[in-house]
Amino acid sequence: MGHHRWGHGGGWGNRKEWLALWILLMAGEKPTHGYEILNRLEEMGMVINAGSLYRTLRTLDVQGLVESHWSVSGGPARRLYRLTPQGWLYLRSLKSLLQNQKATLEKVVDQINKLEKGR
Amino acid sequence: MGHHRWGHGGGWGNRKEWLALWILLMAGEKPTHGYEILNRLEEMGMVINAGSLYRTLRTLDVQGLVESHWSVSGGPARRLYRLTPQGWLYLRSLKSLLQNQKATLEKVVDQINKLEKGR
DNA sequence: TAAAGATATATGCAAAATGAATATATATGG
DNA sequence: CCATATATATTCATTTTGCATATATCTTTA
Repeated sequence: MGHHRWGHGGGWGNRKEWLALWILLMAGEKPTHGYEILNRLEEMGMVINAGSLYRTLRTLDVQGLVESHWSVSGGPARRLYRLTPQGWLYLRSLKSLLQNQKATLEKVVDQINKLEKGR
Repeated sequence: MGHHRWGHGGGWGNRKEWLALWILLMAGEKPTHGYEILNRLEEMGMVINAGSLYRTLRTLDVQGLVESHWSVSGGPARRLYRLTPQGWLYLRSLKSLLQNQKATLEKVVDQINKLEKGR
């Protein structure tokens, strides 16, 4: 491992942060609501918790990364979320973080391989 | 985002798991102890919590991924940790997981770029 | 028409994870 | 002798997480 620079070392990326990221990506595509996000994430094979999802949505709204309004056109009312300019900025700022994380993962895998060889 | 397969969606990589990974990598290089790991991580620019580090070390020991013995050669006693065969297996098994995570990060960054373009 | 099921959001609570502070103990340098 | 560096560990409050539950509307079906 020597004098490598491992970056922030996995400082980003707990469940909450990942969930927020998926939400923001979907809301950035088009206005959407909790139940739809839930289903899309499940289709992607993710096991997520409805309670956590709705809580995270409310938090992102309060933080101003998304904005919401009620939509009452047939069926139970939905809260439609769209990405705000702040949300776009957040996504933009996240990119370098995610790329660092990617580079870190790369180095970690290399390091495992190196260690296995030298064993 | 369409019908992409995003994998586990950030299922790996909470703080504890990252910390465990750094520990296992260092213990795989050579037997080492908590305080040394702490310093090496700090040199790498990581902000880590001593309490969490020592707790994680004990946990990994109990789980059998590392094994430890006291070293009392001058100065306060150190608990020296080395990677066990189980620990090596764990690192090996992690590789595919980390590569998936890497691919996921790649796709997320691409998706952000795509959304920004289409805005 | 009554019941069941899908749609939709939200809250309550217990358990687990995390961070900050503190406790304990040994050696070294001034 | 005192401060500092070395070294490990525990305690406690806060945060995060998952599971269960509550509420309400619309659609299907028996």
